[in-house]
Amino acid sequence: MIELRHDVAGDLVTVHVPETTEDLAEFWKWLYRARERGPVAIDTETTGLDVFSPVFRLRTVQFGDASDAWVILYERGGYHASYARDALIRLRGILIHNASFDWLVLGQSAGISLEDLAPWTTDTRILAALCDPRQPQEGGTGTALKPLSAKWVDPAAPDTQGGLTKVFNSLGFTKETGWAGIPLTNPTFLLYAGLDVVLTARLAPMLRRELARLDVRPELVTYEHEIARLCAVMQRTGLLVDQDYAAPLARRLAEEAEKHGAIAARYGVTSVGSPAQVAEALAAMGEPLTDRTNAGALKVDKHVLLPLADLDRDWQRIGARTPNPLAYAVLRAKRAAKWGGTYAERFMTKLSAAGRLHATISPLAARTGRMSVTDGLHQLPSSDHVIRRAILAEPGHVMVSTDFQAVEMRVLAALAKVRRMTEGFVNGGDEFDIHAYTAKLIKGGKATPRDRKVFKGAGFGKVYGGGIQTIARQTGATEAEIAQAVAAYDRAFPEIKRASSRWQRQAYQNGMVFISATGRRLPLDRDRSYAVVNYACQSAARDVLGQAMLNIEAAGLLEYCRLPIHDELLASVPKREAADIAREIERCMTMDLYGVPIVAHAEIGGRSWGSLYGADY
DNA sequence: TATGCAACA
DNA sequence: TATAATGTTGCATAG
Repeated sequence: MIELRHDVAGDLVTVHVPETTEDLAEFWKWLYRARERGPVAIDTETTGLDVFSPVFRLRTVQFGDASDAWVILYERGGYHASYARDALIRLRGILIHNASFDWLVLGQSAGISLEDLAPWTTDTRILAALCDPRQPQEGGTGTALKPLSAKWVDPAAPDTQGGLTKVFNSLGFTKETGWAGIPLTNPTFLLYAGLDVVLTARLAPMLRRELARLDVRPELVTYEHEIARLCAVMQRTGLLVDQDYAAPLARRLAEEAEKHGAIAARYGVTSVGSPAQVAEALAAMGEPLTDRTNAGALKVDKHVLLPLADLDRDWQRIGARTPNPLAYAVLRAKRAAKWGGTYAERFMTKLSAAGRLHATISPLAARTGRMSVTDGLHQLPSSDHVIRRAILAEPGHVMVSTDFQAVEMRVLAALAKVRRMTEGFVNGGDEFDIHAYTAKLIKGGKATPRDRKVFKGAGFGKVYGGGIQTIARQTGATEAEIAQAVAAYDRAFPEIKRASSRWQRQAYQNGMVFISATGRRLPLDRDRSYAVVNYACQSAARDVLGQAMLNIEAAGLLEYCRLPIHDELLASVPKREAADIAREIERCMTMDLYGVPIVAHAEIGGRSWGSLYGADY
């Protein structure tokens, strides 16, 4: 038995590493006593984060409580692996920091499914996010184990990740290669592996107490664990990538980026990714640049370059001037590099052995509770089908995308009790257009499509908390026109302003934290308290999506789900049953929110995701 | 690491 | 009283 000791909050804790079967028997004895006393914290160390890659391996499984940690050398196989597995399936109270990862690891590498583990799991990261959802950059503690431990357990809690990076470097590994390369019995590796479970075990009761002190509803905690499980199931399923399409696409886009990069070089721009170079060269060509970034540099983003290239927002010729060839080359080179590098190329490099992409779905990522997804799957270009064309439904399946209809406007109507908006949603039926309704409400029968556009801008302005200037910029209308429209909007829906003031006042009285309809804590920035309207809407929309996901599981349709995208659920469904399943998904996403109907519309595509964006396959 | 940019809801 | 655009992931560059 290897035994290591370390001070945690003034207590000497022991990290035990069984080597012989006698040692493993000791572990077993400890485990039986520990699980009588309460939940047991677990964690895994692996060769990397790419759980579904062919080279991924599980190295250790750790178990622990507040005073002892046991690092089981799973990689040794034999008794080590079977003791770890037997222990895992016997636990009826499990603490994990960021459970999704370990659920998937143990499912993939130890044959213990997340369905076995999830019912017994408390995720300390979820508890932390419900106490304070802000990232460190936003003034919060964040949800990483190290800063949380420093705050709640021991200010001197070791930085196990950072500490290991140093050890990796000293052994000739990098931060990336170290996890796979470090010898299994390296003492620092084992110590830190063990300390992580001790810290998790100590963190849990502190966060529980804090949640109780803050009066966070226990139902919300349960709900978030359910959502985390559903997201993990979708992550485990992954998405099929059309490799025969994506690989040549990545090459073609790389060539295109190179070609336009070479043209830019003729004008002295050796790196199109350097805004300073682009600005200097454009100025030398006599183009007057005026927009500035927050830091004061000249802006050369898409909004600046498109007009210089005589292109509108959809990259169509305007015919107002001679296109600047450098602006055009920079636009083309950057778009091709972005689409090729961030999407097509990345799809290929992140593939599992089965040719699938398992993007990490973080169920509680944003401070509003919104989810986030890695590998760009929330950000694929929607103006063109070329990238989404690379993502496929299963063989014999078609893609079905089901969107909530104007969910943030509906949520706003429901939360702020906006009478006339609610009436519109209630009486409007399935194809109801809130922005056309608003235009007609204000302008009467002579409302034009342009009026609709202006009031749509005003509506988004309300949901986002935007001002006249921004709405004008976004819609392309004049500030005077927008000022008038916003004033009319406020007269038509006076409840919104009143709700905003009320919510801000409530937040002030609660230490600058607004409590959402579901009991979620939404901290406000003191100088941007107006953002409360957006936070309330965004977070309620997230909870509506979460409820829809629970409904979908209850209806037995979870296996078809692939990806949540804020107000949309992407699914792969058998072609023959597509119409029926699509209708069922719509039904699961349809609900009532304080008297406002939340409705969804399913679109049935072809084999690829791109087929829902105009691709013919 | 900070900044700028580009992609989305 | 008037006023404030929200939330992400990921890449390249520059120091």
